[in-house]
Amino acid sequence: MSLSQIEYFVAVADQGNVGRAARALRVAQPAVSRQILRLEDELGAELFVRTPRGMTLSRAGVVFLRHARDILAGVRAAADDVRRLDRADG
Amino acid sequence: MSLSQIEYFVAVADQGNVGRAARALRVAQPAVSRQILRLEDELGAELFVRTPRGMTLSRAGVVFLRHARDILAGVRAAADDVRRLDRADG
DNA sequence: TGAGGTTACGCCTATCGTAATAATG
DNA sequence: CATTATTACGATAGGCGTAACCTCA
Repeated sequence: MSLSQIEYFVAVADQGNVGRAARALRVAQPAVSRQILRLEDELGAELFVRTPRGMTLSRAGVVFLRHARDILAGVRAAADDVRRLDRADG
Repeated sequence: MSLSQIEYFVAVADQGNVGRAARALRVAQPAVSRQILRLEDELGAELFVRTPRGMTLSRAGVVFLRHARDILAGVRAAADDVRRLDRADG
């Protein structure tokens, strides 16, 4: 699992389909598709239900999404805190 | 920033030096050294104070360590929850 | 046939390991 | 000189983009 995969996953969950997620991420469609597949493979669970109109979260996906947002928020907080501290006292 | 970098960082913090961390991670010493340097570069802050005996956390490092453990715990929880749910209901 | 997701394939960057190079007590 | 971290360098793996392909209404 990688932070990129988590970011891609959140984008697809938010956008509802891979194409829009890819545009939002400024990346090509297959990059997002592949990373989602890899993530599902590693987790051994389908995070999305594929429909002809796009992808909607599965129950596992709903659970994962909560964690995903926490993890990304944690990463941002970590970087922010370190940078703030470093700016404050060198 | 990558999850590997965060894992390497925690290992060095725990072990007190790069060599032991590398052994614990089953990876060569330079791999760990490089990723720590990259992480510090990206954050714009030194996370460790280098001593001839190893590396000890800087103040920024102490702050980052708390976040790092949270992030890794979040990743584990995300995977565990998804796998448990998937096992429970397919 | 149009909208979407996936697979193939070639390229390019990132990471690794081994080996060599500091630096310090 | 022993211990530890870092840099050099060649090899490999992972990720990307373009293009082709599949599926479904």
